[in-house]
Amino acid sequence: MATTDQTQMAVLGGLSIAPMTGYALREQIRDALGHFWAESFGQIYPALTALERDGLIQRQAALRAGSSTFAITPRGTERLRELLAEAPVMPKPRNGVLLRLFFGRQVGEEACRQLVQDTRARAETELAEMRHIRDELQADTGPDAPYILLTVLAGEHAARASLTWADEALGVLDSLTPQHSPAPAPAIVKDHP
Amino acid sequence: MATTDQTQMAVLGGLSIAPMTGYALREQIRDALGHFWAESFGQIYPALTALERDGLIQRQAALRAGSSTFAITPRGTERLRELLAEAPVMPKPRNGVLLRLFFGRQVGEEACRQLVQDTRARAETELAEMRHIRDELQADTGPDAPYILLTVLAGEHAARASLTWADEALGVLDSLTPQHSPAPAPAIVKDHP
DNA sequence: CTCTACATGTAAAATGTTACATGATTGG
DNA sequence: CCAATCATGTAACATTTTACATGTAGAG
Repeated sequence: MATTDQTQMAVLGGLSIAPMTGYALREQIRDALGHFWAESFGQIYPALTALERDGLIQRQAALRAGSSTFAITPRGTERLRELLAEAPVMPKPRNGVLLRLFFGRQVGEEACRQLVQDTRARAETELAEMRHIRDELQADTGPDAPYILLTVLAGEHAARASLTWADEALGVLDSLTPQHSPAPAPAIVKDHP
Repeated sequence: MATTDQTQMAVLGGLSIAPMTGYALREQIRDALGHFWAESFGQIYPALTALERDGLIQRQAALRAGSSTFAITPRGTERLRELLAEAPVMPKPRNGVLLRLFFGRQVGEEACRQLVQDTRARAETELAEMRHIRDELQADTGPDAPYILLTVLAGEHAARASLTWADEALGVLDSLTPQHSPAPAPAIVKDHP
């Protein structure tokens, strides 16, 4: 088994929505699942080969020379449901920003501030994207739309949390060196509800 | 180079707080960084060997036969600061829960509800843990405490976001099949502030 | 005709997990 | 003494990324 269950699940899932080429599949995964999932060509093509060998997908007529469209088979749909029913695998966390902040004293307050501000900016972009996707999703009355909405909402909540955390974190960093503040720094947080 | 920069950063960081054995280091990483970082023995021991070879850490007198304590050297501290100053590496996202929800129609509303509820329960546990750690941290007046606080706050915000998302998601799932609800289901969300 | 986007695939290297083998020390 | 915990390390396996090689089709 050269490919993992996880990759097979994403590939079968993608093909369950519509038949497409490996190239298109990767684009779909990037665009539709990109906020919480990623697969590279190096995983997708071997997975397609393995799935075809096992009869879970079928290669259809080429749209153009040298390319082929894959479609999920009934057995593939069955397999997809099995995979989806398995317990979700959580990858080990590896948050480079938080690791750097944990040892932040080594690099100083200013470097930490920069790190937090970068994170804040990314969260803002992400939040805007999520809202945009949600707006588009309103128009979608297909049966998948409510399920997709769940994942978009998750992205929105995560981005908002990242944003408010960043603001709070900047407050903590400010209170570290009050002499830098133009005015007496405000209290640290107003958090726990 | 059998070990990565990322692992070296965590190992040097741990030893920058106090000299310890590889075993203790792994426990420290699990307990202190566990919410956002993980290293296995299979990474830690080779990293220790490599760092010692490069003179970034030193093996000290054994506390007991067969064990040795490692301490960071001045050059090791220098290296740690270099590593911390590098741009943070974000691992590719792989959220098994969201992947399953995206294709949720394949497994049905009830399975999705279960998935969301499990996530909610985990978030609740996580939130309680974070609050506990924060309380303990109040007593810590050391120079690292404010930086560590930043990482705990991040965990708190993430857990809270996960919690509120889960509640909202359950609402969406309820509204999917109103005939199941004992009373007319409420509106979908009250989210975007 | 030439550039860009579409398309497929492989090989090597990097990365990370797991299970195993081995032994010391301590508390009951 | 015996079990649990402390402690070190390796080897095999699994996973993933990256770079490369190759070619088609359409737009300007």
